[in-house]
Amino acid sequence: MRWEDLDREHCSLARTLSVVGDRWTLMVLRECFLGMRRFEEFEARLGIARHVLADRLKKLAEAGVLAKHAYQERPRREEYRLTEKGLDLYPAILALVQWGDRYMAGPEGAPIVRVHKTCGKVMDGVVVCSECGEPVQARDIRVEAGPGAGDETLPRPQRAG
Amino acid sequence: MRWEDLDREHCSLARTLSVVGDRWTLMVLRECFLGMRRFEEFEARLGIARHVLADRLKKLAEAGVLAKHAYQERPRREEYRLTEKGLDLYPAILALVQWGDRYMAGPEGAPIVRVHKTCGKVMDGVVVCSECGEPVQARDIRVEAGPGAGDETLPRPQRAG
DNA sequence: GAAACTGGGTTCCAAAAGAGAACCTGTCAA
DNA sequence: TTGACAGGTTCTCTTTTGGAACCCAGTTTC
Repeated sequence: MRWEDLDREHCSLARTLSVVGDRWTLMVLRECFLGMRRFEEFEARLGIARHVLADRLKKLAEAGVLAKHAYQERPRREEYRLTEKGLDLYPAILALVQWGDRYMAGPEGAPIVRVHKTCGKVMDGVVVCSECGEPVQARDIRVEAGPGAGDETLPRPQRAG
Repeated sequence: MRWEDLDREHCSLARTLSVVGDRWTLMVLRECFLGMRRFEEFEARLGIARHVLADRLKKLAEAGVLAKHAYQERPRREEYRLTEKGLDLYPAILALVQWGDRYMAGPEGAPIVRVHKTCGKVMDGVVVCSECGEPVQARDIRVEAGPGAGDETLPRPQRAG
């Protein structure tokens, strides 16, 4: 299977990964969430090869995750900003970062902490059920075929959730 | 920068991606969360090249995300199961899947829905603040240097959150 | 008791993606 | 007119994939 075929897959994860399922893409998005917007900033902070960066930014813009905004004419200069669609990737980035904080950080702890502007406290994101509001873990979930399900979407007997 | 260097980066996302930041790895994990455990199952459902699958399973096992369990002796057969560390990746996978459901699904809707065993309803995961319990979005967050911060961790002025 | 099958791999080659460095294009300032 | 700056593109070389074939131990089938 090739990566261009992924967005035709019958699976939301595959479709998502066809847009952001690339290490550099996720690193670029991290920088966006830290406020970076310009080619130079991404390059300097990530140490990414320039043509790879150009390619990722272009793809993210085509996917509607980032949008180009001119911040200067003559010479025209553009920066990349997260769209609403891009901002909605925050839970995914946050979950990955928190997993890293927990399992991959050194003895000194997390390099960055997040402050919730609303309540002013250093916080973690907690995933709760949209219906009952209780915290959710992998074992609390059972999957079922949804409206867009195909034949091969689900396994036959389910051994785990 | 090479990928082997990523886990020495001063960033939890980079460290996380050094383990799971690969398209196939995330697809394998999705299958794990759907209950798949065996080499053959992964191969059949993903259409991944066998040596790439072998490599990913080995790396996930080395990272402690999956553990090998013998389910039969003579001939010895082993399957791969999520560890606690692996199960803790669920919020990340869930967030990516939900983003795909929202932005990448066809007109017929999501292929899979999730039922919360505790309350019995079809649910979505919602990220809330660990301190005040309010739902959290990207704009509600400000980052600060944490205990493990280095010089280059944060940008100078912060333009966005 | 030879042939085929099963599960879980490894090996080989060609194609694609990545790293690193050099080069290009407007515009302005010295 | 030389250089700097921002944002790319082009080049070559190495690494990683995709795809298919092969291996191996034990087991069933003919």
